[in-house]
Amino acid sequence: MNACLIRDFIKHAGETVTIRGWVANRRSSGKVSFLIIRDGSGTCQAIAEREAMGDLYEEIRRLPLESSVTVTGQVVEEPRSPGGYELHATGLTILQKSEEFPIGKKEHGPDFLLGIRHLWLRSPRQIAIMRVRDALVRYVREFFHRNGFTLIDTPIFTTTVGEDSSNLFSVDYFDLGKTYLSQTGQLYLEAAIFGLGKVYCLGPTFRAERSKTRRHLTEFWMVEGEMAFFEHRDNLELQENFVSFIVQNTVRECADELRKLERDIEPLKRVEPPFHRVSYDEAIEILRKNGSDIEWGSDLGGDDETIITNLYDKPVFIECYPKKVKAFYMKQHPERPELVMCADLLAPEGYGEIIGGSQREDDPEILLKAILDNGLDPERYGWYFDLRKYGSVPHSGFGLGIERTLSWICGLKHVRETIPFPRMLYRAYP
RNA sequence: UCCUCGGUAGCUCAACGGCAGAGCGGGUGGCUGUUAACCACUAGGCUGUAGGUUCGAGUCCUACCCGAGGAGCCA
Repeated sequence: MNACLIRDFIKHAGETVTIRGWVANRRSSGKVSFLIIRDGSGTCQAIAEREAMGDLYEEIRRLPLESSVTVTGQVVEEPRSPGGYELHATGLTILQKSEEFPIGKKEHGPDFLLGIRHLWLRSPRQIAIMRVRDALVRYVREFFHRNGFTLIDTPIFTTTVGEDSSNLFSVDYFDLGKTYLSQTGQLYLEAAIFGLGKVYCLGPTFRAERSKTRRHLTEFWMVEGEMAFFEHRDNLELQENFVSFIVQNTVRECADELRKLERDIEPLKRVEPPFHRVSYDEAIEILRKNGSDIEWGSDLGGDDETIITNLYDKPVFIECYPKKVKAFYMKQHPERPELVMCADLLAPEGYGEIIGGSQREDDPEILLKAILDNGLDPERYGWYFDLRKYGSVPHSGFGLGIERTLSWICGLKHVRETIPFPRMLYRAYP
Protein backbone atom coordinates (compact mmCIF):
# COMPACT_ATOMS: atom_id res chain seq x y z
CA MET A 1 0.00 0.00 0.00
CA ASN A 2 1.34 3.37 -1.06
CA ALA A 3 0.01 5.32 1.94
CA CYS A 4 -0.24 9.05 1.31
CA LEU A 5 -1.32 12.17 3.14
CA ILE A 6 -3.83 14.41 1.38
CA ARG A 7 -1.50 17.35 2.05
CA ASP A 8 1.06 15.64 -0.24
CA PHE A 9 -1.20 15.06 -3.27
CA ILE A 10 0.74 17.67 -5.23
CA LYS A 11 3.81 15.41 -5.05
CA HIS A 12 1.90 12.32 -6.21
CA ALA A 13 -0.07 13.55 -9.24
CA GLY A 14 -0.72 10.65 -11.59
CA GLU A 15 0.26 7.99 -9.04
CA THR A 16 -2.02 5.43 -7.43
CA VAL A 17 -2.08 5.97 -3.66
CA THR A 18 -4.09 4.99 -0.59
CA ILE A 19 -5.47 7.54 1.87
CA ARG A 20 -6.89 6.85 5.32
CA GLY A 21 -9.47 9.14 6.85
CA TRP A 22 -13.08 10.06 7.52
CA VAL A 23 -16.02 10.91 5.28
CA ALA A 24 -16.54 14.62 5.91
CA ASN A 25 -19.29 14.98 3.29
CA ARG A 26 -20.88 12.98 0.52
CA ARG A 27 -22.79 13.88 -2.64
CA SER A 28 -24.03 11.57 -5.33
CA SER A 29 -25.33 11.95 -8.82
CA GLY A 30 -26.72 8.70 -10.15
CA LYS A 31 -23.74 6.62 -11.02
CA VAL A 32 -21.07 8.87 -9.48
CA SER A 33 -20.51 9.52 -5.77
CA PHE A 34 -18.34 12.35 -4.48
CA LEU A 35 -16.80 11.69 -1.08
CA ILE A 36 -15.06 14.49 0.78
CA ILE A 37 -12.34 12.77 2.80
CA ARG A 38 -10.52 14.34 5.77
CA ASP A 39 -7.31 12.68 6.97
CA GLY A 40 -5.87 15.09 9.54
CA SER A 41 -3.49 16.64 7.02
CA GLY A 42 -6.19 18.10 4.78
CA THR A 43 -9.33 17.25 2.84
CA CYS A 44 -9.86 16.04 -0.70
CA GLN A 45 -12.61 14.88 -2.99
CA ALA A 46 -12.69 11.20 -3.91
CA ILE A 47 -14.71 10.07 -6.94
CA ALA A 48 -16.38 6.67 -6.78
CA GLU A 49 -18.07 5.54 -9.99
CA ARG A 50 -20.58 2.69 -10.11
CA GLU A 51 -18.66 0.98 -12.89
CA ALA A 52 -15.33 1.04 -11.02
CA MET A 53 -16.68 0.10 -7.59
CA GLY A 54 -19.07 -2.71 -8.54
CA ASP A 55 -21.17 -4.18 -5.73
CA LEU A 56 -19.66 -1.83 -3.17
CA TYR A 57 -21.17 1.17 -4.94
CA GLU A 58 -24.60 0.90 -3.31
CA GLU A 59 -22.97 0.98 0.13
CA ILE A 60 -20.66 3.86 -0.77
CA ARG A 61 -23.43 6.12 -2.03
CA ARG A 62 -25.19 5.88 1.32
CA LEU A 63 -22.12 5.82 3.56
CA PRO A 64 -22.88 7.81 6.75
CA LEU A 65 -20.84 10.94 7.41
CA GLU A 66 -17.75 10.41 9.62
CA SER A 67 -17.40 6.75 8.62
CA SER A 68 -13.72 5.80 8.67
CA VAL A 69 -12.34 4.52 5.37
CA THR A 70 -9.27 3.83 3.31
CA VAL A 71 -9.50 4.82 -0.33
CA THR A 72 -7.15 3.70 -3.08
CA GLY A 73 -7.04 5.47 -6.40
CA GLN A 74 -5.21 7.69 -8.81
CA VAL A 75 -4.38 11.29 -7.89
CA VAL A 76 -5.64 13.51 -10.70
CA GLU A 77 -5.31 17.24 -11.17
CA GLU A 78 -8.87 18.53 -11.54
CA PRO A 79 -9.94 22.17 -11.43
CA ARG A 80 -13.57 21.23 -10.59
CA SER A 81 -12.41 19.62 -7.35
CA PRO A 82 -11.98 21.65 -4.14
CA GLY A 83 -8.22 21.73 -3.59
CA GLY A 84 -7.33 21.27 -7.25
CA TYR A 85 -6.71 17.51 -6.99
CA GLU A 86 -9.02 14.55 -6.59
CA LEU A 87 -8.73 10.83 -6.10
CA HIS A 88 -10.31 8.50 -8.69
CA ALA A 89 -11.17 5.53 -6.48
CA THR A 90 -10.48 2.01 -7.57
CA GLY A 91 -10.83 0.50 -4.11
CA LEU A 92 -12.42 1.46 -0.80
CA THR A 93 -12.44 -0.24 2.60
CA ILE A 94 -14.93 0.73 5.26
CA LEU A 95 -13.10 0.57 8.59
CA GLN A 96 -16.22 1.53 10.49
CA LYS A 97 -19.63 2.56 9.25
CA SER A 98 -20.44 5.54 11.48
CA GLU A 99 -23.64 5.95 13.42
CA GLU A 100 -25.62 9.05 12.51
CA PHE A 101 -23.30 11.98 13.29
CA PRO A 102 -25.01 14.63 15.44
CA ILE A 103 -23.36 17.64 13.79
CA GLY A 104 -25.07 18.48 10.53
CA LYS A 105 -24.31 20.81 7.67
CA LYS A 106 -26.43 23.66 8.98
CA GLU A 107 -25.85 25.90 11.98
CA HIS A 108 -26.01 24.75 15.59
CA GLY A 109 -26.25 26.56 18.90
CA PRO A 110 -23.44 26.87 21.48
CA ASP A 111 -25.06 24.66 24.13
CA PHE A 112 -25.44 21.78 21.70
CA LEU A 113 -21.94 22.15 20.26
CA LEU A 114 -20.19 22.57 23.63
CA GLY A 115 -21.89 19.43 24.91
CA ILE A 116 -20.32 17.49 22.04
CA ARG A 117 -17.01 19.35 21.96
CA HIS A 118 -15.21 16.03 21.43
CA LEU A 119 -17.03 15.72 18.09
CA TRP A 120 -17.14 19.45 17.29
CA LEU A 121 -13.33 19.47 17.12
CA ARG A 122 -13.63 17.68 13.74
CA SER A 123 -15.33 20.69 12.10
CA PRO A 124 -13.28 22.64 9.55
CA ARG A 125 -13.56 25.85 11.54
CA GLN A 126 -12.38 24.22 14.77
CA ILE A 127 -9.52 22.51 12.94
CA ALA A 128 -8.41 25.92 11.61
CA ILE A 129 -8.51 27.50 15.09
CA MET A 130 -6.45 24.67 16.59
CA ARG A 131 -3.83 25.12 13.87
CA VAL A 132 -3.61 28.84 14.65
CA ARG A 133 -3.29 28.04 18.36
CA ASP A 134 -0.42 25.68 17.62
CA ALA A 135 1.37 28.35 15.58
CA LEU A 136 0.78 31.08 18.17
CA VAL A 137 2.23 29.00 21.01
CA ARG A 138 5.18 28.01 18.84
CA TYR A 139 6.02 31.67 18.12
CA VAL A 140 5.60 32.56 21.80
CA ARG A 141 8.31 30.03 22.65
CA GLU A 142 10.40 31.14 19.68
CA PHE A 143 10.37 34.78 20.84
CA PHE A 144 11.60 33.90 24.32
CA HIS A 145 14.21 31.54 22.97
CA ARG A 146 15.57 34.18 20.60
CA ASN A 147 15.71 36.79 23.34
CA GLY A 148 17.73 34.85 25.89
CA PHE A 149 14.93 33.64 28.17
CA THR A 150 14.93 30.28 29.95
CA LEU A 151 11.74 28.25 30.39
CA ILE A 152 10.80 27.70 34.04
CA ASP A 153 7.90 25.34 34.71
CA THR A 154 6.07 26.72 37.74
CA PRO A 155 3.93 24.59 40.08
CA ILE A 156 0.18 24.18 39.73
CA PHE A 157 -0.41 23.30 43.41
CA THR A 158 0.45 26.44 45.35
CA THR A 159 0.14 27.74 48.90
CA THR A 160 0.86 31.40 48.18
CA VAL A 161 -1.85 33.54 46.67
CA GLY A 162 -0.68 35.29 43.51
CA GLU A 163 -3.62 37.50 42.72
CA ASP A 164 -6.85 37.49 44.66
CA SER A 165 -7.69 34.97 47.37
CA SER A 166 -11.42 35.00 46.56
CA ASN A 167 -10.85 33.48 43.13
CA LEU A 168 -8.92 30.37 44.17
CA PHE A 169 -9.82 26.77 43.52
CA SER A 170 -8.78 24.78 46.59
CA VAL A 171 -7.59 21.19 46.63
CA ASP A 172 -7.12 18.84 49.61
CA TYR A 173 -3.43 18.05 49.82
CA PHE A 174 -2.85 15.00 52.07
CA ASP A 175 -1.87 16.05 55.60
CA LEU A 176 -0.91 19.58 54.59
CA GLY A 177 -4.48 20.77 54.34
CA LYS A 178 -5.56 23.02 51.50
CA THR A 179 -3.50 23.97 48.49
CA TYR A 180 -4.71 26.10 45.63
CA LEU A 181 -4.62 25.71 41.87
CA SER A 182 -2.22 28.26 40.46
CA GLN A 183 -3.55 31.65 39.37
CA THR A 184 -0.16 32.71 38.09
CA GLY A 185 3.41 31.44 37.95
CA GLN A 186 4.79 34.90 38.60
CA LEU A 187 5.99 34.59 42.20
CA TYR A 188 7.94 31.47 41.29
CA LEU A 189 9.36 33.13 38.17
CA GLU A 190 10.61 35.94 40.41
CA ALA A 191 12.65 33.37 42.34
CA ALA A 192 14.15 32.05 39.11
CA ILE A 193 15.46 35.37 37.77
CA PHE A 194 18.19 35.41 40.42
CA GLY A 195 19.80 32.41 38.77
CA LEU A 196 18.76 32.85 35.15
CA GLY A 197 18.14 36.57 34.56
CA LYS A 198 15.26 36.32 32.09
CA VAL A 199 12.72 33.51 32.43
CA TYR A 200 9.22 32.60 31.24
CA CYS A 201 6.52 30.04 31.91
CA LEU A 202 3.63 28.80 29.80
CA GLY A 203 0.87 26.72 31.28
CA PRO A 204 -2.69 26.48 32.54
CA THR A 205 -3.95 28.81 35.25
CA PHE A 206 -7.14 28.59 37.25
CA ARG A 207 -9.49 31.28 38.48
CA ALA A 208 -12.72 30.58 40.31
CA GLU A 209 -14.36 33.76 39.05
CA ARG A 210 -18.12 33.51 38.70
CA SER A 211 -17.81 35.21 35.33
CA LYS A 212 -20.00 34.39 32.38
CA THR A 213 -18.73 36.46 29.50
CA ARG A 214 -17.14 35.97 26.08
CA ARG A 215 -13.72 36.70 27.61
CA HIS A 216 -13.68 34.26 30.55
CA LEU A 217 -12.72 30.67 31.21
CA THR A 218 -12.04 29.11 34.62
CA GLU A 219 -9.01 27.28 33.18
CA PHE A 220 -6.93 29.19 30.67
CA TRP A 221 -3.36 29.26 29.42
CA MET A 222 -1.07 32.10 30.27
CA VAL A 223 2.46 32.87 29.20
CA GLU A 224 4.42 34.95 31.67
CA GLY A 225 7.85 36.60 31.41
CA GLU A 226 9.97 37.90 34.29
CA MET A 227 13.16 39.90 33.80
CA ALA A 228 15.88 40.98 36.25
CA PHE A 229 17.10 44.59 35.93
CA PHE A 230 14.06 45.53 33.81
CA GLU A 231 12.30 48.69 34.90
CA HIS A 232 8.80 49.74 33.88
CA ARG A 233 9.82 51.29 30.54
CA ASP A 234 11.96 48.26 29.55
CA ASN A 235 9.01 46.01 30.40
CA LEU A 236 6.66 47.82 28.01
CA GLU A 237 9.21 47.80 25.18
CA LEU A 238 9.68 44.07 25.55
CA GLN A 239 5.92 43.51 25.56
CA GLU A 240 5.28 45.47 22.37
CA ASN A 241 8.09 43.62 20.60
CA PHE A 242 6.72 40.32 21.89
CA VAL A 243 3.11 40.92 20.83
CA SER A 244 4.19 42.23 17.42
CA PHE A 245 6.40 39.18 16.85
CA ILE A 246 3.79 36.59 17.72
CA VAL A 247 1.00 38.35 15.80
CA GLN A 248 3.02 38.97 12.61
CA ASN A 249 4.44 35.45 12.45
CA THR A 250 1.16 33.73 13.25
CA VAL A 251 -0.73 35.79 10.67
CA ARG A 252 1.89 35.05 8.03
CA GLU A 253 1.98 31.32 8.71
CA CYS A 254 -1.78 30.87 9.12
CA ALA A 255 -3.03 32.88 6.14
CA ASP A 256 -5.12 29.91 4.90
CA GLU A 257 -6.68 29.25 8.29
CA LEU A 258 -7.52 32.93 8.89
CA ARG A 259 -9.13 33.09 5.46
CA LYS A 260 -11.27 30.09 6.39
CA LEU A 261 -12.26 31.92 9.59
CA GLU A 262 -13.11 34.99 7.46
CA ARG A 263 -10.71 37.12 9.50
CA ASP A 264 -9.77 40.44 7.86
CA ILE A 265 -6.03 40.52 8.57
CA GLU A 266 -5.43 44.17 7.62
CA PRO A 267 -5.88 45.44 11.21
CA LEU A 268 -3.44 42.76 12.41
CA LYS A 269 -0.77 43.87 9.93
CA ARG A 270 -0.65 47.25 11.71
CA VAL A 271 0.48 45.60 14.98
CA GLU A 272 4.05 46.94 15.06
CA PRO A 273 5.98 48.82 17.78
CA PRO A 274 5.61 51.31 19.25
CA PHE A 275 2.18 50.83 20.84
CA HIS A 276 0.28 53.78 22.29
CA ARG A 277 0.81 54.61 25.96
CA VAL A 278 -1.92 56.26 27.98
CA SER A 279 -1.59 56.95 31.69
CA TYR A 280 -4.41 56.00 34.01
CA ASP A 281 -4.90 59.73 34.74
CA GLU A 282 -5.24 60.45 31.01
CA ALA A 283 -7.55 57.48 30.55
CA ILE A 284 -9.94 58.83 33.19
CA GLU A 285 -9.88 62.22 31.48
CA ILE A 286 -10.56 60.67 28.05
CA LEU A 287 -13.39 58.55 29.42
CA ARG A 288 -15.09 61.44 31.18
CA LYS A 289 -14.89 63.50 27.98
CA ASN A 290 -16.54 60.58 26.16
CA GLY A 291 -19.52 60.43 28.46
CA SER A 292 -18.35 57.91 31.07
CA ASP A 293 -19.09 58.73 34.71
CA ILE A 294 -16.02 56.85 35.97
CA GLU A 295 -14.38 58.30 39.10
CA TRP A 296 -10.62 58.54 39.61
CA GLY A 297 -9.63 55.54 41.71
CA SER A 298 -11.85 52.85 40.23
CA ASP A 299 -10.75 50.17 37.80
CA LEU A 300 -11.67 50.40 34.12
CA GLY A 301 -14.74 48.39 33.10
CA GLY A 302 -15.38 46.58 29.84
CA ASP A 303 -17.19 49.56 28.28
CA ASP A 304 -14.36 51.88 29.34
CA GLU A 305 -11.82 49.65 27.62
CA THR A 306 -13.91 49.67 24.45
CA ILE A 307 -14.08 53.48 24.40
CA ILE A 308 -10.29 53.73 24.66
CA THR A 309 -9.38 50.98 22.19
CA ASN A 310 -11.72 52.48 19.60
CA LEU A 311 -9.58 55.64 19.62
CA TYR A 312 -6.51 53.75 18.39
CA ASP A 313 -5.77 51.38 15.51
CA LYS A 314 -3.29 49.21 17.39
CA PRO A 315 -2.82 47.89 20.93
CA VAL A 316 -2.65 50.48 23.69
CA PHE A 317 -1.00 50.40 27.15
CA ILE A 318 -2.79 51.89 30.13
CA GLU A 319 -0.05 52.72 32.66
CA CYS A 320 0.21 53.49 36.36
CA TYR A 321 -3.08 52.51 37.97
CA PRO A 322 -4.03 53.40 41.53
CA LYS A 323 -2.36 51.05 43.96
CA LYS A 324 -5.60 50.01 45.63
CA VAL A 325 -7.10 48.38 42.50
CA LYS A 326 -3.99 46.34 41.65
CA ALA A 327 -2.14 43.34 43.11
CA PHE A 328 0.13 43.66 46.17
CA TYR A 329 3.42 42.89 44.41
CA MET A 330 3.44 45.89 42.05
CA LYS A 331 6.08 48.56 42.61
CA GLN A 332 4.98 51.80 44.15
CA HIS A 333 5.42 54.86 41.91
CA PRO A 334 8.57 56.78 43.01
CA GLU A 335 6.86 60.22 43.00
CA ARG A 336 3.23 59.29 43.60
CA PRO A 337 2.85 56.57 46.23
CA GLU A 338 -0.87 56.19 45.42
CA LEU A 339 0.09 54.72 42.01
CA VAL A 340 1.94 51.57 40.93
CA MET A 341 4.34 51.01 38.01
CA CYS A 342 2.08 48.70 36.02
CA ALA A 343 0.46 48.53 32.61
CA ASP A 344 -2.38 46.62 31.01
CA LEU A 345 -2.26 46.08 27.25
CA LEU A 346 -5.60 46.42 25.49
CA ALA A 347 -6.07 44.76 22.10
CA PRO A 348 -7.92 46.76 19.43
CA GLU A 349 -11.24 45.96 17.70
CA GLY A 350 -13.00 45.63 21.05
CA TYR A 351 -10.98 42.66 22.31
CA GLY A 352 -9.68 44.42 25.40
CA GLU A 353 -7.13 43.33 27.97
CA ILE A 354 -4.67 40.67 26.83
CA ILE A 355 -1.67 41.52 29.07
CA GLY A 356 -1.29 42.59 32.67
CA GLY A 357 2.22 43.49 33.77
CA SER A 358 4.23 45.55 36.21
CA GLN A 359 7.55 46.36 37.74
CA ARG A 360 7.68 44.41 41.02
CA GLU A 361 8.08 45.88 44.47
CA ASP A 362 11.71 45.21 45.46
CA ASP A 363 11.64 47.04 48.82
CA PRO A 364 10.83 44.50 51.58
CA GLU A 365 9.19 47.05 53.89
CA ILE A 366 6.80 48.45 51.30
CA LEU A 367 6.05 44.87 50.19
CA LEU A 368 5.14 43.79 53.74
CA LYS A 369 2.79 46.74 54.10
CA ALA A 370 1.13 45.91 50.77
CA ILE A 371 0.60 42.28 51.81
CA LEU A 372 -1.00 43.37 55.07
CA ASP A 373 -3.14 46.01 53.31
CA ASN A 374 -4.44 43.25 51.00
CA GLY A 375 -5.42 41.08 53.96
CA LEU A 376 -2.90 38.36 53.10
CA ASP A 377 -0.91 36.30 55.61
CA PRO A 378 2.82 37.30 55.57
CA GLU A 379 3.77 33.94 57.09
CA ARG A 380 2.90 32.18 53.86
CA TYR A 381 5.17 34.52 51.91
CA GLY A 382 8.36 33.75 53.83
CA TRP A 383 10.14 32.43 50.80
CA TYR A 384 8.96 35.41 48.73
CA PHE A 385 10.47 37.86 51.25
CA ASP A 386 13.77 35.99 50.98
CA LEU A 387 13.96 37.22 47.39
CA ARG A 388 14.10 40.77 48.78
CA LYS A 389 16.79 39.87 51.32
CA TYR A 390 19.44 38.25 49.18
CA GLY A 391 20.45 40.70 46.49
CA SER A 392 17.11 42.36 45.62
CA VAL A 393 17.16 44.10 42.23
CA PRO A 394 14.66 46.03 40.15
CA HIS A 395 12.68 43.54 38.06
CA SER A 396 9.54 43.41 35.97
CA GLY A 397 7.28 40.98 34.22
CA PHE A 398 3.96 40.42 32.50
CA GLY A 399 1.41 37.75 31.66
CA LEU A 400 -0.40 37.29 28.35
CA GLY A 401 -3.61 35.30 28.02
CA ILE A 402 -3.28 32.79 25.19
CA GLU A 403 -7.02 32.38 24.62
CA ARG A 404 -7.82 36.11 24.55
CA THR A 405 -4.92 36.73 22.19
CA LEU A 406 -6.00 33.88 19.94
CA SER A 407 -9.59 35.06 20.00
CA TRP A 408 -8.38 38.48 18.81
CA ILE A 409 -6.09 37.06 16.08
CA CYS A 410 -8.81 34.74 14.78
CA GLY A 411 -11.55 37.39 15.11
CA LEU A 412 -13.78 35.14 17.24
CA LYS A 413 -16.78 36.21 19.28
CA HIS A 414 -15.93 34.04 22.30
CA VAL A 415 -12.79 32.54 23.84
CA ARG A 416 -14.52 29.16 24.29
CA GLU A 417 -13.59 28.16 20.73
CA THR A 418 -9.87 28.83 21.23
CA ILE A 419 -9.17 25.99 23.66
CA PRO A 420 -9.83 22.31 22.86
CA PHE A 421 -11.93 21.60 25.95
CA PRO A 422 -13.15 24.85 27.56
CA ARG A 423 -13.81 24.98 31.29
CA MET A 424 -16.45 27.53 32.22
CA LEU A 425 -18.66 28.47 35.14
CA TYR A 426 -21.36 25.93 34.28
CA ARG A 427 -19.46 23.56 32.02
CA ALA A 428 -16.75 21.00 32.70
CA TYR A 429 -17.92 18.27 30.26
CA PRO A 430 -16.66 16.73 28.03
C1' U B 1 -24.50 37.16 43.37
C1' C B 2 -27.31 40.65 40.14
C1' C B 3 -29.60 42.36 35.26
C1' U B 4 -31.53 41.11 30.22
C1' C B 5 -33.07 37.44 26.66
C1' G B 6 -34.40 32.47 25.62
C1' G B 7 -36.20 26.89 26.22
C1' U B 8 -41.41 23.88 20.49
C1' A B 9 -39.11 17.29 16.06
C1' G B 10 -32.10 14.69 16.43
C1' C B 11 -30.40 20.17 14.98
C1' U B 12 -31.75 25.53 13.61
C1' C B 13 -36.15 28.03 14.01
C1' A B 14 -41.81 29.47 12.82
C1' A B 15 -46.85 29.34 14.80
C1' C B 16 -52.92 36.48 16.44
C1' G B 17 -55.28 32.88 23.27
C1' G B 18 -58.49 28.70 18.55
C1' C B 19 -56.32 21.80 14.02
C1' A B 20 -48.17 22.06 16.20
C1' G B 21 -45.25 23.76 10.97
C1' A B 22 -40.64 24.54 7.75
C1' G B 23 -35.47 23.82 6.50
C1' C B 24 -31.45 20.57 7.62
C1' G B 25 -30.41 15.58 9.33
C1' G B 26 -32.80 10.19 9.09
C1' G B 27 -35.62 6.50 5.71
C1' U B 28 -37.34 5.21 0.48
C1' G B 29 -36.92 6.22 -4.74
C1' G B 30 -34.67 9.22 -8.97
C1' C B 31 -30.45 11.62 -11.42
C1' U B 32 -23.08 10.29 -15.01
C1' G B 33 -19.28 16.05 -12.45
C1' U B 34 -21.40 17.15 -7.55
C1' U B 35 -19.48 21.91 -4.67
C1' A B 36 -23.67 23.00 2.57
C1' A B 37 -25.58 19.23 -4.83
C1' C B 38 -30.58 18.73 -6.53
C1' C B 39 -35.89 16.50 -7.21
C1' A B 40 -40.09 13.43 -5.21
C1' C B 41 -42.21 10.76 -1.23
C1' U B 42 -41.91 9.48 4.05
C1' A B 43 -41.29 8.75 9.46
C1' G B 44 -40.55 11.87 13.48
C1' G B 45 -43.83 16.04 19.20
C1' C B 46 -46.07 14.94 27.16
C1' U B 47 -44.11 22.62 23.29
C1' G B 48 -38.06 22.55 30.05
C1' U B 49 -40.81 21.13 35.07
C1' A B 50 -44.87 22.03 38.59
C1' G B 51 -49.03 24.85 39.56
C1' G B 52 -52.72 28.68 38.10
C1' U B 53 -56.18 31.96 34.78
C1' U B 54 -59.56 30.61 30.60
C1' C B 55 -64.99 27.46 27.10
C1' G B 56 -59.99 26.75 25.14
C1' A B 57 -52.75 27.80 26.78
C1' G B 58 -46.77 26.56 22.90
C1' U B 59 -48.86 31.59 23.61
C1' C B 60 -51.17 34.92 29.68
C1' C B 61 -49.67 34.60 35.38
C1' U B 62 -46.45 32.36 39.59
C1' A B 63 -42.40 29.35 41.19
C1' C B 64 -38.44 26.34 39.93
C1' C B 65 -34.76 24.04 36.43
C1' C B 66 -31.52 24.66 32.21
C1' G B 67 -28.98 27.77 28.56
C1' A B 68 -27.13 32.50 26.28
C1' G B 69 -25.31 37.59 26.68
C1' G B 70 -23.74 41.20 30.13
C1' A B 71 -22.34 43.54 35.19
C1' G B 72 -18.93 42.92 39.13
C1' C B 73 -13.82 40.53 38.77
C1' C B 74 -10.09 39.44 35.41
C1' A B 75 -5.90 37.26 31.11
